[in-house]
Amino acid sequence: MNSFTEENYLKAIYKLSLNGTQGVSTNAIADELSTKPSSVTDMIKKLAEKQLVSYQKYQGVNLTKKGRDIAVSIIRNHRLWEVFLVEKLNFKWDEVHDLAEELEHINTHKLTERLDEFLDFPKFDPHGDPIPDKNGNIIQHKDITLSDLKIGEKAVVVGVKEHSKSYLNYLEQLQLVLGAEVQIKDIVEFDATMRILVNNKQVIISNQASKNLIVKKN
Amino acid sequence: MNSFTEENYLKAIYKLSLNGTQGVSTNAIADELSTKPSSVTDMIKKLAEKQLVSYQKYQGVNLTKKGRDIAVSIIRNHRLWEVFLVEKLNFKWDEVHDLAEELEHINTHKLTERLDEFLDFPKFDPHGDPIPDKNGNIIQHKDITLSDLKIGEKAVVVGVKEHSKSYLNYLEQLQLVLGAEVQIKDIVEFDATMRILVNNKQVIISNQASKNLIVKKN
DNA sequence: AAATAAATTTAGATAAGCCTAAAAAAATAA
DNA sequence: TTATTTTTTTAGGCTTATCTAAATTTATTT
Repeated sequence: MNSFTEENYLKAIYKLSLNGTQGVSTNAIADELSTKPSSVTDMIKKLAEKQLVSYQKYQGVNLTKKGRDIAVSIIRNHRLWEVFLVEKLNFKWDEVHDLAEELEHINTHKLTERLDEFLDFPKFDPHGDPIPDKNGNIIQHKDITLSDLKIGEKAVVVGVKEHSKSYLNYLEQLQLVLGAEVQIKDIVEFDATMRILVNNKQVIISNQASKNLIVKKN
Repeated sequence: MNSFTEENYLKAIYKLSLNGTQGVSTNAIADELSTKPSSVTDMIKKLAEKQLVSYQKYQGVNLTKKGRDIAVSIIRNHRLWEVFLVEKLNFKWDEVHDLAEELEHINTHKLTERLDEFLDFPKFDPHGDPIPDKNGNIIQHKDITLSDLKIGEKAVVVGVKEHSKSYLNYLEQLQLVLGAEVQIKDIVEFDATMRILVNNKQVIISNQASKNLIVKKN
């Protein structure tokens, strides 16, 4: 078995490998996990020995199939638990991340599948992130963000790229939740601040905020 | 915060303190947790420093109020999760212990209370063990067991004193589940083996098995 | 290409939780 | 009460995951 720590490293490497093309750097992992690069090097060696990552000194790491499978199954757990917490226990979308972070490590096939069934096989978590299926297949968002839209265009909110409590909480205040319809009214040329319509209400939103909101044009 | 390990020690000490009257012995804890007495001594010192147990060398340990509160809240979690697993995810009563053993350590007040509500405030877990309320009050069973009954007496199964998979599985085969009605037909004087009626079927049950089955006379 | 800066790895420590073996205390038997 | 056995504690080590500081490699400037 793998420790919680090992699993968190695999998850971090998986997440980082979605952005970059090549191997994931030691510093990036350290940053993601709020730890020191030297600690990362130690752990990478351990994971490499277990054949969960491939690694050559100074060249960054990549997950092996085995490592990726574990990472994806943890993400599957995480997102299923988030659905449970929001839909069944009435938590808000900004409250569930840390709890799911703990629940995800109870990585028992049977529990995951029963939970999936109990939740009626959801495809997305409360933040719009896709839930990998039991075979580890995962639909990646095309990631069009609010900031990509032009004046006049309409879209629906389908996800977020940033999961901090403060961001989610802020979005909720603006009624920018999943499913909300938006239309771009105006864009400040200088800093890309947007004036948009959400449920017929005018809202001003910074580029920092709009570029983390995933939308689907319609 | 306390580690999983510390919590497991507190739980073990709590459990053992229900039987004995005085302090809980080092060896008993080691036995309960399948560890070595020397490890127990180390941990007891740590718990004593944190004021979770009171301890004098060679005299055994007792939980402080603070330690007992933690132990009881973990037991509360454990039993609520067991209810969830059986009632919502359709696990069998002999499958849930190990999973609940992991889930119990996600000890967040809000999660526990939401779960309790979601389950409609159950009073007993799937093995008939009482669930402590949110203030840590717990109803202790009077613990009349099947083996206490005399020929002709009738009773209802309300719990078990032994939680092993093999025992629970065996009981299920005999239909000796919670709520089952039993009547004593005959008792072998030599070894207290019983012939009983369960749902109008005759069953032979050893003393080993009957003394771990908690019943309520009627 | 040489010099500098940044990233990464190595070396050596630390804390938690466990172990074995030996010593000390308490309980039991003779 | 003394001897023996059992229980408990201490001493010293080990492993995992972390850290800081120093060394090494790679990348970037000049």
